[in-house]
Amino acid sequence: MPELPEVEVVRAGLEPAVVGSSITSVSVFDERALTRHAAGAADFVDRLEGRSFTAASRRGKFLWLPLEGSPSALIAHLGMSGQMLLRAPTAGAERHERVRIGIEHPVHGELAIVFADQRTFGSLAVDALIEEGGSRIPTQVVHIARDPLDEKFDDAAFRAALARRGSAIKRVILDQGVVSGIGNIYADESLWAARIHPETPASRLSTRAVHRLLAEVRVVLAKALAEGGTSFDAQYVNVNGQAGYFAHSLNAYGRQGKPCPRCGTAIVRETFMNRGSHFCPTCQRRR
DNA sequence: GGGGGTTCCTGTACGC
DNA sequence: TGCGTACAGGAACCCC
Repeated sequence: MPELPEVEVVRAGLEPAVVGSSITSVSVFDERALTRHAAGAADFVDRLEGRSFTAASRRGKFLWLPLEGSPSALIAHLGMSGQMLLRAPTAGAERHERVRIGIEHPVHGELAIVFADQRTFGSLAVDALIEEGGSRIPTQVVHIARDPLDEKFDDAAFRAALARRGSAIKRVILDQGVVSGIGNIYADESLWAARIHPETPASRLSTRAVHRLLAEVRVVLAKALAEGGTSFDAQYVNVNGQAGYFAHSLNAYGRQGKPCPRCGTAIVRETFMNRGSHFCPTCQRRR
């Protein structure tokens, strides 16, 4: 499932191929891939063809490619199973291919950006860019907080936000308006590393515990990024279709019944927010 | 506006 | 073998 490290791997993979390239063709095979583009497929195609990409940007799990000569960008959210693949222009259709964007790069020549998505929770759109703190971000990304690896991330504001929330800490760190980039896997891993029970009310965490959590979130995200992201199956791959290695480094997520790497107690899986929550009942005591 | 539950979707892994 | 069902979860959306 694409969380911050996976989306960043995709962004970094797209960057050298798309920046400076012009869009020669756009094909939409499944309009469900455009749920974020209310004006429909024809409008989507019209706003892209003939334009050029100027950058590859990201905030949290959103990535976007600003367009030259227009205050707008192609934005993408991968949802649970979305993939952005770079392919030769003659490459055959990918499984679950939803949208194909043909580009021509001055150095790399012709390429195809293929958006493939099994579960169709991801989508693309062309969205207006607006000013925010010296940078331009898509309107659909305005409500997304900065991620903990962003140098402008405000630790004090994060602490204050937690102090205002009575919800379970896991729910709060999954809220992209509070801190972005964290999904179910890295939430479980970070809480395990910080020895915090996922259902601890956020406002009950001590300042020291919040600092510990934030530090562990950063360690987990940075390590996953260095290892190319987490892959369990074919759901997450980089732009070349290759899997990441972080799944081998997981301590809690998906390890129910197996010993906690720290104390040996069996990891527990509970249903929380309609998804799995994995933790060590000894190291992560409920208060 | 915080809080928490529901909904969208499809491939895979099960149990019977 | 074949069918039905549970499961995976990001985030918008809804009502309280």
